[in-house]
Amino acid sequence: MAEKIEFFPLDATYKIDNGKAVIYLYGRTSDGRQISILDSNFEPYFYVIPKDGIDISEKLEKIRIENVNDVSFVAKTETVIKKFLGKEVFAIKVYTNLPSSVPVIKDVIKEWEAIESVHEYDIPFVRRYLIDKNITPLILHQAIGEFANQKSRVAVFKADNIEQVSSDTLHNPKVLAFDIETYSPFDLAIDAEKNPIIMLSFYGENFKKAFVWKRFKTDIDYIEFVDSESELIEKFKEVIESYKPDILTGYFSDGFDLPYIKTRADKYKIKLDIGLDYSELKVKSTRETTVTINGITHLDIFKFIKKVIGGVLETYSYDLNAVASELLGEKKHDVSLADLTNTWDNNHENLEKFCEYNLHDSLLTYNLAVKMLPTIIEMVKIVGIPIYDVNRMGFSQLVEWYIMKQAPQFNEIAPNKPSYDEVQQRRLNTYKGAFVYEPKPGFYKDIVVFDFRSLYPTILSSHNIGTDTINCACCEDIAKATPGDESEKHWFCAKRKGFIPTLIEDLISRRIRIKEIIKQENDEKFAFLDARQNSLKLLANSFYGYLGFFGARWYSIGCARSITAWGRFYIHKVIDKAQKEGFFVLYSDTDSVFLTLDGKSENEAKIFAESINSELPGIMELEYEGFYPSGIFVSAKLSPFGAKKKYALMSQQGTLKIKGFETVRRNWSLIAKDVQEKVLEIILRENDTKKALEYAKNVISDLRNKKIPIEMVVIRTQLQKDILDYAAKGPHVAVAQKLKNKGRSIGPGSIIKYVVTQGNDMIRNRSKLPEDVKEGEYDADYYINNQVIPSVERIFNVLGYKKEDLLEQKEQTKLEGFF
DNA sequence: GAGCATCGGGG
DNA sequence: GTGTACGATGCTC
Repeated sequence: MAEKIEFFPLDATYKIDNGKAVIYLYGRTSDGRQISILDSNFEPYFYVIPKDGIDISEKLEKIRIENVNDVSFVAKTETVIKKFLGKEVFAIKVYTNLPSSVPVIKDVIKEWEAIESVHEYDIPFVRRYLIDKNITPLILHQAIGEFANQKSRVAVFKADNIEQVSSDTLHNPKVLAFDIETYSPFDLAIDAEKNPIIMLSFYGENFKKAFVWKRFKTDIDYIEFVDSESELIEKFKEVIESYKPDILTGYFSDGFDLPYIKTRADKYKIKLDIGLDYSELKVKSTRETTVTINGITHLDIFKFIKKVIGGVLETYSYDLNAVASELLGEKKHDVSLADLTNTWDNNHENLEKFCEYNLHDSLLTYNLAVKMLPTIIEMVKIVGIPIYDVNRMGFSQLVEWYIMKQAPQFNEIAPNKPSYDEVQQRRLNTYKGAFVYEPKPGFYKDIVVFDFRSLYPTILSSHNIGTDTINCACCEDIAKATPGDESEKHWFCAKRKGFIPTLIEDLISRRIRIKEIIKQENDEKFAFLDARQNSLKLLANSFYGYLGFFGARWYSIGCARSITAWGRFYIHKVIDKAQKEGFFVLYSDTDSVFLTLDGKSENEAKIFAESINSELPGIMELEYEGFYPSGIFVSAKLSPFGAKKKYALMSQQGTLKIKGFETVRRNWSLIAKDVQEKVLEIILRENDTKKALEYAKNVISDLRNKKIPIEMVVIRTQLQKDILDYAAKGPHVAVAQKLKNKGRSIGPGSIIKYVVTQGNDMIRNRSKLPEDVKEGEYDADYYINNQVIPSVERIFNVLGYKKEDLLEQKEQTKLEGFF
């Protein structure tokens, strides 16, 4: 007897059962229970485009490849009329017995004489399924079928049919955040093989817990003692099993916490079988490690923040403290982690504050996840891919999968990913980027700022720029060519709308509709509507970069070039007109123009914008961004995918906005890190640039006068391979050799500490072990010019100071002697 | 200036 | 998993 259930899909995987692929969807039912839905009605396939439209189905159907353990064969074929880059093609849809047979068979046939090309052979089976069955994660679906008896932590339902039934969305998945602390001597590399996990904490809604395996006196009720590391790991499993989260989240948990837990669990032969199908947590280690749990979405919130919203954050670092400060207005607890090892060994009655610290990190992670969830959820709904994948995708991937999801509805076959050689070729294709009108560095008053609203997306749409409209045969004579001095001319079809322009127009108009609704909505709905319009904007803005990205399926250098060419054309138009009308143009970058009023009124500036708008095509629009009483400008740096802004504006409220400088890395000396931190603090908190400059100058003069202790000038670098394997010998390699000569065991992973001392030789020959360096022997000039100055130079540049201002010797006279 | 090496996040 | 990896920066040669 068939039953109906309603559920929100969260994640999906597939397994082979009796020689057939079965999709497992995991999610929540509409009444809040976890469930897994099985669907065995989907077959793997790919496309073949034969030469000259000759049907080779019969030949394809005979393919059968037998290996030791398995067999790959073509199950059936269908002939179809599809489109490829806008052109109609005759294609054969080749079904195989298993998903894994697709690449095997594709490799066999790709060189066949009768085949023009092979397509869509590398689409992960689950994604293919979600696209073809039109299943969007997190949206309410109905399944028809029956419950099955199968080993699982949750109910299992075998579906004959699954369909979306409404636009209801799972807005409040159950989130559980966690964090570990490990035993780690602070001047050695983190080593999961050697050092145990000593603390573990969880934070969820109405739930907090901190586990630790040494006892001490405490009144804190969320602290729970266990007796060993292995018991701690068992607690990790127990909490997850009983809390039943939809989402398990950590901060850099892909790269640290979960791989660490896995390594330790392996040591004790503990199975981390927390998957809803009792499968083990899986660590996949390639360039970027990822960790998967069947049925539980593992969200590494650090990765999402860095990849997707990093661009709009002010922070110069993505560590938890900086990110939580900016997004939540809350910091990490101020305890010294370097002290934890010692406290653990010798002082364990004082561990309480570390447990609080540990729990607080889970809390911050939880709050970050909850804060980001609306944006993540909307991105998932737009792109049509589960949270787990969206979490790990960059913008080009998000755009690509958005296009992939739409392609079947336009009957389009996807182009293939470029081969290695093709990528190398494409990397050489550079093109002119945005126009930048360099400002004269300095201080200005009465600034007004104009912005083209979504410049590149609106150009793409208004000029019908796409892979299927570029240089069409039908419009060569009538279409208007791209302006500028391009080596090659491009035009775009004037008769029919392109595939990509249609997609982007859809994104833009959906966003406009939502912004209209937001104006009338209450606060409750505001949060996710705002997240939605923001996700739409992020995605639309990424199309231009995608078209010029060397790894893109729908790569088109001509489209990318045309977009920037039109961008330069329009911004020039604004600049020329502004100058004609008597405004002073002080700075322009990509899509924005900064003018000074030069005696004119703010209203005249607004009227100017209106006159520009009356001449713009399609949905293009110049917006009046705002008025600033004062500001400082520095030159902007260009990159192929857009310009990096570098300026500071003082708003009418007196707040300072600094953009475009980066910070020092871990392998810098403490003095360099220290001075940057202090300078930023003084500028941002006290708004006192003179004081910041004085501070930096004091540090420089202390360096000159050899007042800085050796430990402040130690540089630490990790050895990546054996000393002999280095072709280029950096200072740390030279010092590592010295250590080895002293009989120390040095190898890959060792952290090499060194100090650069005075002399004229190459840096590596002047690099010594800190223990061999006498007080004051360090090379003051090196630390001033290569460490301190670079770490603060950009900051001061933005504020109008020069390197020389920093190097200027301090005046001798101070009146303090008189008092 | 090309080419190689390292970092990030986490403790 | 029918896949795949980045982008910026410093030092040597």
